[in-house]
Amino acid sequence: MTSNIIVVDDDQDLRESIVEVLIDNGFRTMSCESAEIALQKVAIEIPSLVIVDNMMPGMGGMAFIPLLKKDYPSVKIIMITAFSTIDNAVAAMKAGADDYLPKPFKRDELLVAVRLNLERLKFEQQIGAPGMDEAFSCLANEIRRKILTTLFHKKEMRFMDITRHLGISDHTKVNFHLKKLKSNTLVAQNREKTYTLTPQGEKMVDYLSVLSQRISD
Amino acid sequence: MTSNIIVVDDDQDLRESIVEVLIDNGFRTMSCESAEIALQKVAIEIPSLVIVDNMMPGMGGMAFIPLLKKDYPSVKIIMITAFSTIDNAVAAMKAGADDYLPKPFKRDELLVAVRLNLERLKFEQQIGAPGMDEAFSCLANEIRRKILTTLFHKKEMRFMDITRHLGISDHTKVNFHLKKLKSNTLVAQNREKTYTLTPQGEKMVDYLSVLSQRISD
DNA sequence: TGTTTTTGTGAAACATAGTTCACATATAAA
DNA sequence: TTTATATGTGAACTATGTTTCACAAAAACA
Repeated sequence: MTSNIIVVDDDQDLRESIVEVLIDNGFRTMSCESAEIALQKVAIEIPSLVIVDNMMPGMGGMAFIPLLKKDYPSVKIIMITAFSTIDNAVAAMKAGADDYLPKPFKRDELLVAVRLNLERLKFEQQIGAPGMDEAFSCLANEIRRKILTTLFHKKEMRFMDITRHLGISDHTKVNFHLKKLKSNTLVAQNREKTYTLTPQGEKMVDYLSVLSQRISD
Repeated sequence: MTSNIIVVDDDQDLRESIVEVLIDNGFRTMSCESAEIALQKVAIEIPSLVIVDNMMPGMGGMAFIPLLKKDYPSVKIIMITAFSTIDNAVAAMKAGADDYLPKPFKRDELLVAVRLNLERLKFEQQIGAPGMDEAFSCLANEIRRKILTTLFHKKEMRFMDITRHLGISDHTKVNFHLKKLKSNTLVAQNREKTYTLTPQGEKMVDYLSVLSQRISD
């Protein structure tokens, strides 16, 4: 899924020069001259980023942003304003813009803002991915974390050895958590019934060590 | 809590030279000449690491280890064996030793093994700490992760703005998760009712970015 | 002022996670 | 073979997390 950018500006010269810069830098880009048309276009293909001028005939950027965010809350919005005042910036952010570009701006300022906001989008999409739920809830249990670290040091262990190593009397409890780890493919069971970390499991322990080092700073 | 090491060996010369090396390197160290006495000593103060010779009059290391691990599963054990054979090493690890030091060993080999196993202990204690439970279970929910990342980018937001930004219709749902984030002190509420990340919350987003970058490699 | 929006609480319903127990099969040891 | 240990399953129970709904005080707005 490549990023798709829409430029909304009634000033044809500015609009075309922005599009040119973006396309030259490899961004898939469309444009239109009013907020009304933009709303129709986004319905056809949801963009990753919208660059919109504040001052336009008809619906201005300030009115456009809430409408857009309402239906597509993840879309990033950069607002272009005629003059750089604090009031302008505050108003833009308040309306729901993610970034703010006062005219006149340089080619590089545009590119920096575009790249930054696409990065943020990607980050938020990764974090928001439901796949992360499983990963975190799997780590949200002391016994499972201990099993992971234990298997990390002793490459290969039998069921009762793990149980005893953790000092847990009820082996079915350990079994329960081992099953979870297995179903999340962090731990696997060999032909000979011994348990080992999967490659993903090893990665998890690696993340854990990063986290615990950072948390205990 | 400084690390405490117990050296268990019937050979007085070897025992005292090990203790000397350890103390010279700043480790708090005790020693005794039999497994039986060692079991009494650990009951008084639980050590971080036990260095035990395999061949001793009375109870040998192989019998000693399961007894020790049963009551103190977290204690790290380095076993010293007379001859370096694969069978010896396998037997030691099978008995529950965490590391294996064949005689004769050099001063540096001893120190490397000691440091490595104390590092592992520290790591496992950090991972096993119940405090990590809260952190992970707090992250084990998509809405809470999204709130964190949202607040990370927009420094300060009001309640309904967060709700709308996430595209969630029922505001009480967002309220529920905000409360969890507040009680975990990842998010705080200003005088003016706006929500912001706490320093800990910022750290969390930082960990999240580390994790998501690594997971999506 | 009355009206709407914002911000919030608490109960009920529902969902998921975790523990414990009773039991069963397989494997190893005596 | 008998006995013990290792490994595992499923049901009942408990705890915790999440959603939904009805309602309400506070703040902003008209």
